[in-house]
Amino acid sequence: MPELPEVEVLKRSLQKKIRFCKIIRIKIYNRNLRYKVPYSINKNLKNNVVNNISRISKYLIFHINFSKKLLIHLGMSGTIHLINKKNFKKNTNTSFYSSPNLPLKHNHIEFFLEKYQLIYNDPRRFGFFKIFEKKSLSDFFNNVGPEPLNNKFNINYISNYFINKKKNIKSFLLDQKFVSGIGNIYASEILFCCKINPLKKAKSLTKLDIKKIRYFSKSILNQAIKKGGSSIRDFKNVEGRNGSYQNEFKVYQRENLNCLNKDCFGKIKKKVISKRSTFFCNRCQK
DNA sequence: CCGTTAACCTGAGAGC
DNA sequence: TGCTCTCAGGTTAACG
Repeated sequence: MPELPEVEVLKRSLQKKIRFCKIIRIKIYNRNLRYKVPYSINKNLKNNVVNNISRISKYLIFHINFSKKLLIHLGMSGTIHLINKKNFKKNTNTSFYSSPNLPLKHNHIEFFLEKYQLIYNDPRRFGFFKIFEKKSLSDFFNNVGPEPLNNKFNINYISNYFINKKKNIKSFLLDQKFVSGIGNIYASEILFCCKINPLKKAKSLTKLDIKKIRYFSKSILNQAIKKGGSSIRDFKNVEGRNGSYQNEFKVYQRENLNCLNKDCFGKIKKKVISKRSTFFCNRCQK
């Protein structure tokens, strides 16, 4: 489900609703996520206040107290639901992802907060919950590349990284060690705006190509955040509304449709690159 | 170090 | 209906 913009929208919603809420207890229904959820999570976190919620790339971080941080990754299908205890029966305005027929069997973790119940639902179980001490969390992020919104993702960084790299540019946009936060949807959208063919080898990109990659990575993610993310299934924000960036897609899921660039009369192609569907116009993306 | 592939999971939808 | 196949917003261990 979530790339950087969707996680950012979720973070902002959570901040509005549950910042400074006390965790009363945590119940684990199924600990078999990508990594086993530690049994100690309830003991570690209960009776503590969620002081803040932040985001780095596709990761959510619950700042519990000075040293303890809860790191959450939603994987491919993870969603967080918030149920207002007072409005339990009509919870439409309090659920971020308010699928009416949310299958209960995929509710794996439940946080009982003062005003809310926070539920983690994840059919495919590729997400994870991990507790870190402050220091070890920064070690964790030392192995994650900069996000496009960060100034570390600049022309020098990208050019140096691409020296002698034979892999195609699409694979690099999905490589979280190179740049973090971009996923399969935004990778295609970014390369379309750059007019760069996704199969182009990283080392053969020009200085201008690299400038465009830096610029559009940042601007497209920011636009998507402004639009509340992309809702291709039932992603909802805190007010129960869909994101709308899916209406702005220029190539993603537009196979065989006309290229939207004026003066280009190409058709959008779909090709599997590194096991992921990639959408592009081979007429204007060179 | 580099690049590729398989693997981790479930569910929806297409085609027969 | 029901079976099989493919695909889905992600990551990483293992291998040559």
